Amino acid sequence: MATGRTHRPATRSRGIPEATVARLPLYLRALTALSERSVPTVSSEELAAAAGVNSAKLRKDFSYLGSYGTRGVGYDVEYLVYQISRELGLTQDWPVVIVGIGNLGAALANYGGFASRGFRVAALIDADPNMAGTPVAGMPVQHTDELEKIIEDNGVSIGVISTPAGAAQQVCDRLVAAGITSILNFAPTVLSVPDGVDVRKVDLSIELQILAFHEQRKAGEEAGAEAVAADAAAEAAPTDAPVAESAAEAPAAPAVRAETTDRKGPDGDVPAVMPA
Amino acid sequence: MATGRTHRPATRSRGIPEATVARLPLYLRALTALSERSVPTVSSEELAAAAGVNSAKLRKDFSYLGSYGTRGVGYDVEYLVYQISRELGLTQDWPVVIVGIGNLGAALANYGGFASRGFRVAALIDADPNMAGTPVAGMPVQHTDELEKIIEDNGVSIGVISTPAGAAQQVCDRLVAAGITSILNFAPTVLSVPDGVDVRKVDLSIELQILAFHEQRKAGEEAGAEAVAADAAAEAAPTDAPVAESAAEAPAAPAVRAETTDRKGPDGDVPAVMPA
DNA sequence: CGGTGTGAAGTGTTTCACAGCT
DNA sequence: AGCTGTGAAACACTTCACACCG
Repeated sequence: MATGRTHRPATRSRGIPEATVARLPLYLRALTALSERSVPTVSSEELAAAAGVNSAKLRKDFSYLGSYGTRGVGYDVEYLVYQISRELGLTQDWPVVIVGIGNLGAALANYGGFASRGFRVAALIDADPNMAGTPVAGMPVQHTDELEKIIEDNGVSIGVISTPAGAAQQVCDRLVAAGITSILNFAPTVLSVPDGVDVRKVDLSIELQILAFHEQRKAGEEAGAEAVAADAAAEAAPTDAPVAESAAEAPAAPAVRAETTDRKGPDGDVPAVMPA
Repeated sequence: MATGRTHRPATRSRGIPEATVARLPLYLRALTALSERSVPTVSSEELAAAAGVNSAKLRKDFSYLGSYGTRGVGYDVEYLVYQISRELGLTQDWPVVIVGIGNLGAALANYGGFASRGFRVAALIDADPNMAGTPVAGMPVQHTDELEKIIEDNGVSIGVISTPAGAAQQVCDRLVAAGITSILNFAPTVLSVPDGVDVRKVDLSIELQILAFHEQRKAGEEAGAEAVAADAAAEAAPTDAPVAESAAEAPAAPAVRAETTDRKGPDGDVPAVMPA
């Protein structure tokens, strides 16, 4: 999942678990689809299947919102759509600004899923003076200089950062100073923000790395190869085994360390920078 | 966080908790930055700050990988970079295909963070025949017809789906049939895949909805307005209150339901479709 | 009956706090 | 003296299983 951080520590939002909140949009999407097909009611079983979760979890999730179902029947689709929308705050209109209009920023600006759920792109902002005025998704890109004014004039409280990593913290600081209290960060950096500001992070390369981890495990599972050897070595050291080893066929000799480990080879790397 | 699903149910990959795996890329990025600045060692405290987590968590995470630190000193940066890379499977090269070269697909193709960490974009694939041959990120787009051949020829096991929602399941089926076992899905749909195939989902609009939820809570917290009223109403119906109500200033009359709730207004909506 | 709503049990994750190594 | 590594406690989330109700 895209990883979140910096939510308010304690004070969990009036009883609804964070994990549940993260699933509400999923239910909402499934319900909207049913609603379009004019399905009047769904059982937890059916809806759970459509949302890709199990039904007990779904029922428990809904129980935090109230008793919105009918025993023996199921849930009224339209009614639930409304209740979840309200709970998520989607019955009101949220203006958002997107800062950093590179490939990704443009993709976001064009993304239909925003406009369709109570989010309105109030402005596209970029630091490149040459982009100013260029229309993206039918909207002129504005220069960073205008940032504070735009936010104030439109009462924006949610900002999306899709700048290169190097610019992200600086942009973030300006957004926060201008009054933004929720940030969706696509730049591969850890943002530091004052208390009271929410940051959620979406990191494309992290997701791939997690997949690679599992992929590697699959490969080593039945095929008899290096991966298996590594597994076995690690297995043999359950708790407090001698420090190094389990490094299997590592390039550096078992106990060496403190240099070598040549990896980093293929290219120059760097903490990765976003499109532009 | 981008949301994950469909990991293998039990059989958690040889002891390393999923939550830990999800943080390893974060540590890796912080370590890479230190490595570039030629910092030789870090304490858990420093590294944790750089990665945006707390130090106890970081130490516990590392303890699942083995004892790679030195008491009284800290961790050797290069050595840790290597160990984490190896654990994540990044010491090998992972060819990936990106299917759906719209705005988002193009952003992904251009994203430096992939190439820099063991991922190699093997092909860009799109269903639009007019795109075939067009270079994106210095690489010609290929037609969907070639999908199976490309995957086989390159031994690709990871696929990225950035097509519109409507096409995603179909593309997914073909990828899986062609031998792909890990999928990163950007389309706003639940994909169903056979056992043994991993799917991770990144959903832009879901992240915004989660932010909106918290944003709404903040607004209702001290300011005395409609948000507060809604909260109070909900509060008054702790467990088994009469079905409808707590709808506060809802558009539909309290007990009505089964239609109305006009929301869905602003635009035509629809389960949202990706850029293109 | 059929399906929701929910205590209670189970599982996973985070945090604490300190023993033990360098 | 300082910092890691880790049991144990606290907390969060999921799953079970069944009472209850329409």
